[in-house]
Formats: sequence, structure tokens, C-alpha cells
Amino acid sequence: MEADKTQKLLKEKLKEKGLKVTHQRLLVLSVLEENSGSHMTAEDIYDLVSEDYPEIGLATVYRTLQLLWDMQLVDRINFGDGCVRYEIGHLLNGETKHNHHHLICKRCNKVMPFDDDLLESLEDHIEKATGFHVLDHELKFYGLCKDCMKKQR
Amino acid sequence: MEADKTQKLLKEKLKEKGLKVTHQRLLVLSVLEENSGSHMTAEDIYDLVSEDYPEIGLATVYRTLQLLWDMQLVDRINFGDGCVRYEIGHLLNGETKHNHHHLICKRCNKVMPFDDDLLESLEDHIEKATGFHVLDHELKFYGLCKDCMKKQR
DNA sequence: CTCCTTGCAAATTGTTTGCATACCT
DNA sequence: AGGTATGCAAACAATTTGCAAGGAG
Repeated sequence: MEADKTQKLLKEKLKEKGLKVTHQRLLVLSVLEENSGSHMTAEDIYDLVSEDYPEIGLATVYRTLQLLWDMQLVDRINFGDGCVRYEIGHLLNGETKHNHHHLICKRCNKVMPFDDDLLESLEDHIEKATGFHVLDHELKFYGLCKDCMKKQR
Repeated sequence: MEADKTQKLLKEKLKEKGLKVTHQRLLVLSVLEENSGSHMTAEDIYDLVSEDYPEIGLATVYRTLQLLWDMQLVDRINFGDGCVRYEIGHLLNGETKHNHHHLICKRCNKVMPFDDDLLESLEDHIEKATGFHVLDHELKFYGLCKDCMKKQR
């Protein structure tokens, strides 16, 4: 149901640019959609798409992710663990803004989401103070999770 | 003057762990200190250290940066351009907290610092709400800088 | 004298590119 | 048909690792 809407949007945007609607592009987007909430690497996505469509190549996944990102259909996140991660775009995600942040444990590397929209007003302030037009933000907190705090020597 | 303090701290931390004080380690830290405010890649640091100490190897720089990061003497930043960047740790930087953020222009890739300590209270809130102990945060705003806004078609 | 550390080169890992073929429109 | 997309393998770039030799405590 939601998925239909997403696909339709992708098809529109492709047509707009004279690009083609292919199996691979639809599949990558749908995997991202089915796993909304997880932070997936290109390899993760490749593995999942491969289940339905084994002949896909990893390079195509990279090219498609780049494309989806250019079209603002997916978000990129980087936890500094050496690979870029993707999730379904916040524009498609129901919410009007991207207001979920990440708590990253320095010891066990667990990543937890955290919701807050405190930053809206800060964005307005930035625009007025610097002339920089904010489109999106990314906020990460590094520290120790509850479990690791307990285990702390 | 400040540099002495930094070196002393490094020496202490090394001794604490039974590790050795080497030229290379001191030099990497001092380059970072001299360039406080810039966001340097391992390669940048390697080039600068090489001027004083040409026999250093790039691998040593990587190993040293890892070490300094473990010891909380330097901060890591990732602008998603394919390489990790480093700057002198906020603990050493005079301030008590790391409250400078980044405005990243999506068009020209310029990076501008932006200071604000609005997040302190948010950190307290997180600790109470989730049990996650926050050590540091990283906040990036993506958008269009003043110049690129003007040039906008 | 013992272990930690280094430099070098080789190995890894994530990602990109070139090219001939296959596929949308 | 005509140009876009794909799969594969080779190319790349940033970072890591193995190892023998050098240096700090």
C-alpha cells in the first residue's frame, strides 16, 4: 500500500529525467522500504535483492543507491565504521522532517534511534544568523549504552 | 605553552598503559595541535609530520591516530567524502565541551563551523530517559550556503 | 635485555569504472 | 532502433596487517 506510492514516485522521477524503470531499481527501493528503520549497507541490500533476483550485480546496487540518493528517495548515514548506510528517505517515511537521531555506543557499537525535534528552532536560528539554508541535519551521540555502563570495570 | 600541557597529558596516558613515548606520537599530536580548527585526514597529517621527520610511515600515522582517539585526545569527524578526519580533542581544546557543529553545503561542499551549546540539556534528557551515558555528540547540517543560494537557478 | 613500536610492502575492504551485452521505451 | 542500464572484472582509494629490524624503559 505504502509501497505502491513509493514505486509510483520513483517511476515518475525516472521518467522526468528520461531514465528507465528497471527491475533492479524497483527491487532495491522495495528492499529499503521493507526494512525501513534499519541502517543497511550496500552489501546488505545486495544480499536481500539477490534472494529474489540472483543475477543482480553489486555495482548495480551501488549505482542505484547513488541514483536514489540524488533523487532524495533515500537517506545516507555514516556511523564511521567504514561503510555508508542507507535507509528509506524521510520524505517517504510519513514524517515531514528527519527528526530521528542516533545513540552510538563506543564500547559495543550498538546503535539506537532517538526521537526529538528540538532542532527545528535551531535551524531557523542558523538561517537567520548565517544565511545558510538548512535542508537536513544529522545528529549522533557517542557514549556508553546502559548495558556497557553496568559492565564498566 | 598549551602544547606542553597536551604533551604532558599524552605522556601520562601512555605511561598509564605501559606504552612508550615516541617521537612519532609526539609529532602527530603536535601537528594536530598546531592546526586546531582544521579537519585533517591521515594523509594531511602524514605530509606535515614528514616535513620534520621524513622517515615516518603512513601506517604509523594511522596507528597513532587510532591510539590518540582511544585515549580521547583527538576527535574523529566524517563528512562522508570517503575519508575520516581528525582534530585536536575537545578535552584539550580549552572548552569543557565539544560544542561546535558543521554546516555542509550540498552544492559546493564547503564546510563551515557553527557554535552552539543548545545540546547540553538534550544530553541530560537522554541520560535520564534511556540510561545511555553521552560522552560526545556530532551535529551536521546539510543544505545550501549563502553563496550557492544566490547562484541558485 | 625485553617488549613495544616502527617502516615497508602486501593484503583488505568498500566503492567506482570500462566495456561489451541486454533491456526499456 | 537507439540510447540507457547491467553484469563482470579490473581499477581505485583509504585503511589495516605481518613481519623483521629498531628503539624506549
